[in-house]
Amino acid sequence: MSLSIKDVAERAGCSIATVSRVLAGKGYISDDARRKVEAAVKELGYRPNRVARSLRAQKSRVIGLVLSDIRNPFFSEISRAVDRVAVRHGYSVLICNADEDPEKEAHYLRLLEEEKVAGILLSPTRAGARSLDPAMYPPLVLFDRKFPKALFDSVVIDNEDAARRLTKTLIDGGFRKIAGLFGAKSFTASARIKGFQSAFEGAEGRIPGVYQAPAFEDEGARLMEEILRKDPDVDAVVCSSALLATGAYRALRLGASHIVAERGFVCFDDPSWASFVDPPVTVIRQPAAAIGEAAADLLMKRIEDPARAVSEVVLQGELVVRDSMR
Amino acid sequence: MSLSIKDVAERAGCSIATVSRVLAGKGYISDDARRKVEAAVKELGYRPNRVARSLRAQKSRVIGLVLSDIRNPFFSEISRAVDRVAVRHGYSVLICNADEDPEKEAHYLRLLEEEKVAGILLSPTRAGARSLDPAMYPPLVLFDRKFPKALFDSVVIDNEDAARRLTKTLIDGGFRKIAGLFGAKSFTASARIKGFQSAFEGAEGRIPGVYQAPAFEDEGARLMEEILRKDPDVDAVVCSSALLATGAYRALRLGASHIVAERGFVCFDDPSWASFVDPPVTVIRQPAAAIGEAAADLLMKRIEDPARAVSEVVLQGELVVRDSMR
DNA sequence: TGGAAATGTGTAAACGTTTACATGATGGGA
DNA sequence: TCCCATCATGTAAACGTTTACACATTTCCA
Repeated sequence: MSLSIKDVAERAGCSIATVSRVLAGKGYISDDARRKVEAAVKELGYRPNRVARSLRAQKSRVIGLVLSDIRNPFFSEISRAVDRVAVRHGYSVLICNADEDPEKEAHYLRLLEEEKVAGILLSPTRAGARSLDPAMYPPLVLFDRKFPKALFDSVVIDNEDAARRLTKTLIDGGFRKIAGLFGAKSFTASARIKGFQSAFEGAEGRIPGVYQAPAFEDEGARLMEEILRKDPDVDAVVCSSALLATGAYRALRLGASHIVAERGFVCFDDPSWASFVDPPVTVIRQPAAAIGEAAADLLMKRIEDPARAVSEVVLQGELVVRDSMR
Repeated sequence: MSLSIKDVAERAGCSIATVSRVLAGKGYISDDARRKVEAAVKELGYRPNRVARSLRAQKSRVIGLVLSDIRNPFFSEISRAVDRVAVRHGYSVLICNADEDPEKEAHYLRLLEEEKVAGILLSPTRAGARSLDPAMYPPLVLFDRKFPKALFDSVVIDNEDAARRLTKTLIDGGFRKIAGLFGAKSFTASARIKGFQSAFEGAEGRIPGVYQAPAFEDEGARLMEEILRKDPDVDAVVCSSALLATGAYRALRLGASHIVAERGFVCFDDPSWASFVDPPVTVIRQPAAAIGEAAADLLMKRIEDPARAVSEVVLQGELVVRDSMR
């Protein structure tokens, strides 16, 4: 079917070993042979078969990136940072979308392993993390969501602290009954719930309400509507991700809730609209690029030295207080 | 290193051929052999090596999806639709992000081909499309951006018509000097510019202004600021993508322009905020899911029958007129 | 009872690479 | 002149599968 090194060897009048050496650029090759092989490659339009290469080498210069939700801008920004680092090290990145579904996540992890990628970057769902086995996969680095035991390298932000700081802005703002909307399936959500609740310590008279839903836009809207209906005296909202926040914010606006106008709405991530709605929204901005870079760096190091000690990078979220339009 | 079919055969006390047959579920196998092999597989935790499989079969059950910009919600929605169709046909999807960079696009196309994927879905940059060769790649289906000659299957929306309808809403609304912001590198942009301009035919006294920039959020903001500075009498804006629109809209809001309040802002795609800013924004909604599904369907058909006639699917954008909240 | 058909299993080749090893040529130093 | 180092190339094995083919056993039917 497609061209092989054999065709090139034939055309160039040498053995396949010579062709391979020219292509790899190592070993002894005469100028004459090199020229002939290069000419043959060009004439035939030969391109090496990575599959055969990977089989022979038992590895490839490709890393896999499993995103929990490709629609989340946080993750797409991370993927760009990962790509930058990978390219710098001569790797390519293949992205898989797990869509917050533990089964899909497992499927793609298996696929990547079976494709013998050199390493994997993953932000696991909680269910998915349970079946993670350090011995089973190629080098694996976790980001955003961390495995409780330090079995893998990981990069996360201090979610508990970030949630606390974000919530504090509302408490300090005098809000009384604060609803927290969190994702349903992630470690991240647990940590943020903890931070959310701890912000209320010593703030008597302030009431936290914890709500959870799958971290999708529509779910955010649905949950927010439900809260408004069941708990009309909620006067402020903390949202745990851009996606949830966007849905919730829409529900508030379309429901003509006073919460928005009173500056009672804050959220994680920095959704594009947070800066230009009126009034603008205070957020915790996650350093997505830094997270992606750090995770990719860790993976590169782990690939180079599989025996190195497990390391854990914790970054800080940046509180962006917006009280009025510029 | 890792387990092979050989280890399983040893454990099960049979030949590798038998193991392979059990795994593939074809050929004659005794119940006894099947049980023993299955037990051995489970005990050892054996997992087939896809690389070897692909090499032997000269193909794999994986398709590649090259996105021009993973940050664009339009593309992430498409990727989800593609995944749905692929899974239904027993394929997995590997996503690559070209970041609107023709070189990256070429790199990932090469990678996917060398990985011997079964087929590729692509929304090419204009530069990238030039070097596309129908003979060179595995089955290739274009979406969103179409190659001028009908060399490949493709799925697009009628961009010219959509742009015309969108622009017409402004002309009918009485706006006089209308700026159109378009992407810099795509066929899509050309078609939309055409539609934008044709909307002005027979609308004397209405002045179109065409502006182009790379289709990123920051570029949209930068360009919008520039327009406001250089052309203060612009009274309405058409934006060619969610990303450009988000940047431009932010620039308008932060610049306290009256354009927004006067309902002079419309755009392609349906950015999350379009429905809840005040006043809400009229948009052309692209049927992203339908596009992704149609493209994946075409690819499946093309893989099954490489000789079938090239087909082209054109979908319509949906004009969503929003004149007041809710 | 004979033999064809159906069933079960193993051997070995093939997929396209890389690379250890063998072999041969050339050149230089003693 | 002889030997060894250096350079250049080729042969063949290996990576982990699938599968054509061969062979052996069992079943079935006339």
